[in-house]
Amino acid sequence: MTETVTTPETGFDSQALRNRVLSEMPDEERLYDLAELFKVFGDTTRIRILYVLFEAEMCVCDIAEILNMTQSAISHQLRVLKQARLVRNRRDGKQIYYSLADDHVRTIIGQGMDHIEE
Amino acid sequence: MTETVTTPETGFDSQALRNRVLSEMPDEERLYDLAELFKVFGDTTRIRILYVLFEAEMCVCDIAEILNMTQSAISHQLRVLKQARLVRNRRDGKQIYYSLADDHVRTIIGQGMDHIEE
DNA sequence: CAATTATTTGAACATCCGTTCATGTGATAT
DNA sequence: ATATCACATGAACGGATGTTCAAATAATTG
Repeated sequence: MTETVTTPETGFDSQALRNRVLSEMPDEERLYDLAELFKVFGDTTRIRILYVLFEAEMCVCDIAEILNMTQSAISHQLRVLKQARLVRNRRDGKQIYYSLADDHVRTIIGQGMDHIEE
Repeated sequence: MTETVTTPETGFDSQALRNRVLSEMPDEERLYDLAELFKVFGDTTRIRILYVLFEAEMCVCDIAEILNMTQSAISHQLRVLKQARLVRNRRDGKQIYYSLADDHVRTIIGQGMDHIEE
């Protein structure tokens, strides 16, 4: 029933290794949340929006105009970014201004850039 | 035709801001590659595989058994991870051993974890 | 050689995702 | 209140994605 894990590293059965792997594995909920977070970064439109917000707080229509996309499309994606707590917003009259939520965004995108450029 | 970008920050039209945003924006190819990289992290199976490889180099059948999934499913995902240059492999007889390609993987996943845990 | 084990591959299937379009909501101004 | 502007939302469409299944490749063993 329980098969052995055979690594050349040890040379003999290592149920211990398998246990260590499983004990270091985050629980189901964290794995799900982590994957959901990275999914948010996995779209060029959302990354573009984040790059815009790197420079300045901005309202939806300005982002849409800069990226040459419809307000609706931008609004849909801002909702995704907000749910992932990557951006915040505040209302000022008719307009709603979006900005980066924290610096994890820059760090994560920066690390990603490092990887693809090496 | 060219609308003005209206930020409260400046108080007046800022074509300069728009130009700065667009000049800081990575080119199309990098944006695409970056999004593709994060897509790879955006799946619990692939993240699970990476966590397994955090502990030790391992062959396909062992990963499959530890994660309780079919070899085929794992193999398909390993191919995605390899294309993204997140894992390497080497053959040893019938088995093919996979390992992490570099430390960007740990850093990126670590930053993601930091974000969801705050 | 044939048989077995480890892995890869391609097609098929269901599901998920991003944009568009139409509509709804909220704030301002006349 | 009516009109307009800024934004959000829901349905719908096409395209991408992960797993399964069956079949192919590759290396070892008898």
